[in-house]
Amino acid sequence: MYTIGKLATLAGVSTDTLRYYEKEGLITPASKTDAGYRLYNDEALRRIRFIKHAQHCGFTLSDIQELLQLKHNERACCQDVRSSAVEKKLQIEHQLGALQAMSRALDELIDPCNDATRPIGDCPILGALESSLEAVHN
Amino acid sequence: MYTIGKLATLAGVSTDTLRYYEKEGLITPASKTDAGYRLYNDEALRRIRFIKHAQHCGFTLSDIQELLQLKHNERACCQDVRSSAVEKKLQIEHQLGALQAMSRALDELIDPCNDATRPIGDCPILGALESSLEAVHN
DNA sequence: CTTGACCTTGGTGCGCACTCCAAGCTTTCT
DNA sequence: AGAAAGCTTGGAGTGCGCACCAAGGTCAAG
Repeated sequence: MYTIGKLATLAGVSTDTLRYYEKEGLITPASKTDAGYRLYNDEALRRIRFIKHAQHCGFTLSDIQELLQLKHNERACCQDVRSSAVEKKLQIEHQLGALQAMSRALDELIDPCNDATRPIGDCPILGALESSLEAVHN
Repeated sequence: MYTIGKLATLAGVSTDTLRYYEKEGLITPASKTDAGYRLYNDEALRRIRFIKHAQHCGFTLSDIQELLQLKHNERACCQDVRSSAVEKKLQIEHQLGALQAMSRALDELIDPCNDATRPIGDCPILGALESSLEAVHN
């Protein structure tokens, strides 16, 4: 059994984070001492690993809570988990598209700026930002 | 000269947004009526277009303020603007990399899940999230 | 002259995932 | 025994870009 500080060290997170996860319903101490200290077991450690891995996949804590609930729901099936992952993948692809559009827009600003010594009044970047973007899209 | 509502309609933003931009130092009314009403001219309209275009390129309002300051700084040169754009591009590429990593991690979760009717206890996605991610990276 | 649309300031709230702080116990070390 | 380290709860703050609200003053149309 670990106190919150030990668990935090083992898991590589802060004690504040662990208390926050508890408030969000993601982890629960296995028991408490008479003084009210939280005591955790290895299950908590596995939970935190689960949370961190899921975060690396782009899941929010709210998503993760749903995943954990599925895990303990007898009526849930693998399909439910898969759907959640597929939906997240779509969200990520959407964000990727937005960022790629930004990247392209930036390229179109940067590329024409070939003479960096130009005075600020002639800056093609500022000029492009002031004029309509329609020129870019047409 | 436009009142704030007119300008908001013309520019396609809310009056709240315009007041917020003013608080952030991005736009200023050309004058005010005796009653304290803000009055804007076409320069404000250009400013808002500038802001929106820059936002589409991924610049934050804080970045945009710096760009606008450069524009009115005699000693600034085009190089300063270009540097800002290049730096932003690097940031975007960084975020793109993070999202692509997530996308790949999700693929590695989804692909092995070929039998969606499996009970929740056998779910390979939940299993993968619980175990170490090192297996994925090695 | 009234009604309704518009404007003002100043404030709060949101989503997300924490971080930091204060005041006061408890446990551990020496 | 006393100091240092650790734990508790509760609440506030962060960044970003707004949205929304209330109470009240102002302006244009009928």
